[in-house]
Amino acid sequence: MLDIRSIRQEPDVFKRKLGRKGISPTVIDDLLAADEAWRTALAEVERLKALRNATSEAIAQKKRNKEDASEDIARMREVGGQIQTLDEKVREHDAAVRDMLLALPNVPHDSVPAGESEADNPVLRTWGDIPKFQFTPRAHFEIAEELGIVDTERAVKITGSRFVLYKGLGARLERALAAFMLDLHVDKHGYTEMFPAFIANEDSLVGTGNLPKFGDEMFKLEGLPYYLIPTAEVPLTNYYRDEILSADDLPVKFAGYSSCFRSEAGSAGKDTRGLIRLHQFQKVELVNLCLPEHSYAVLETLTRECEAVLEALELPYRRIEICTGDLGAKDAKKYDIEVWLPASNTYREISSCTNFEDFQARRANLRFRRSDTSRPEFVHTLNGSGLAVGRTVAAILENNQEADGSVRIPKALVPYMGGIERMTK
RNA sequence: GGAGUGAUGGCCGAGUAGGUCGAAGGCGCUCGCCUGCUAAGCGAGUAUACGGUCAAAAGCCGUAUCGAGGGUUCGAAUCCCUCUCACUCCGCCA
Repeated sequence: MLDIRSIRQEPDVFKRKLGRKGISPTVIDDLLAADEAWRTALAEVERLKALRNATSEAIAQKKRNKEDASEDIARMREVGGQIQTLDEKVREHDAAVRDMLLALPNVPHDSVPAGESEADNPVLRTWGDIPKFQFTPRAHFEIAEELGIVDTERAVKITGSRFVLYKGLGARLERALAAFMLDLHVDKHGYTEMFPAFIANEDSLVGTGNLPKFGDEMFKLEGLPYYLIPTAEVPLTNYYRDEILSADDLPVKFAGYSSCFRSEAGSAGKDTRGLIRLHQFQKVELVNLCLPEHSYAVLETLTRECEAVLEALELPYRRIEICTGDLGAKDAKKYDIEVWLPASNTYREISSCTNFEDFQARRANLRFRRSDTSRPEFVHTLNGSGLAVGRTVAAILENNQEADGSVRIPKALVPYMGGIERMTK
């Protein structure tokens, strides 16, 4: 959520910045008109309330002195009715302003490159050697099927399409990757490990910006105000919701492993096979809360921490920057990390690292104090996938496949696999 | 699932015949004094949000907030209704 007072002060700045995201300037004009109406009504009703408070005090005084106050009481009865009507109006205007603010996307940072679509996202760096194969590399789902480590058919029987079931060494690989990633972030990068509930309430989802706009991308529990979390970002970012931290508490670095549930995953009709696009996948998520002046440095560090996972697993990747046209609604600046997938001869997103600045913090009322005497300010929030486990499995299967159908386990992962160095039929 | 109790400021905790209660008192915290230093002691201060005023900040004015929402009333922390949450006991359960 953007700051209405800043918008009031510098409407043109917001028009320009939101214009980079394709938002029409009239949206700002409408917002300011609604805001003006709200403030006018508010001033009026507050004036009446001040009158009522003063008169009520006078009534109390008169009653104590055994004087007659019936005239004042009659007058206030009328004022009370006016207040009720005006209060209703204030509420309506306030709701209108809030709805408009909640619907507005974040403003992109000035450093975000302009662009229409994902095709315009610049590549910032690449790492690792793309493997050369003496044979045609096969897709991860074919390898997995042949190794018997993923059972899609029965997952469909048990649940439905867009779900998988890991079996045997596949299940172990999932577990190993999650443990490896968590250990790396906790031991090397200074994160606090978190294991949240996979269900969150509506306030939390509003806090991170998933509601009210993106409710249909999530699974809602029938008859309950609960949703399956689309990412651990939701519980981790909301951990300090409605709290005021001290500056000493910052930065906060949370690493959380969770299943992630996405209802939209089936609609696009692509990646219908394999581990790329599922209604449920597992992910280790990194969440950072920090001082506003540090958030862009933190974004760089955070992105490196996510890339470190791929480097440790010896998987080639590249980092791209998301341009204005491809930037998500909550994002001020975002890097995607894409891992090389040989079978499709392309890089695929395996992590997103984003600085939200105070967009989420304002929604979640997540603040800090620089000193005991200073006023609360909003923290900046960031997160990054470190990493999506299913896509990491896919990347290992495809990049480490051999002609005989076996798959080499990355060295760093061998201890987590009980010493197994290779998966064979 | 059954029965019961409760929800007040950073924390603890007063406050029910409705009226000067944003709310006693204590603790904590901040600043100052005092002391060779620390502790103790003394004094002052110490919520948040929004609106207005101001170039802006401070300040000042106003409104709201005693779990949330609604109601009664000129006036509600105090009365009524609904909801939420927490705790205790019983049952069930990994």
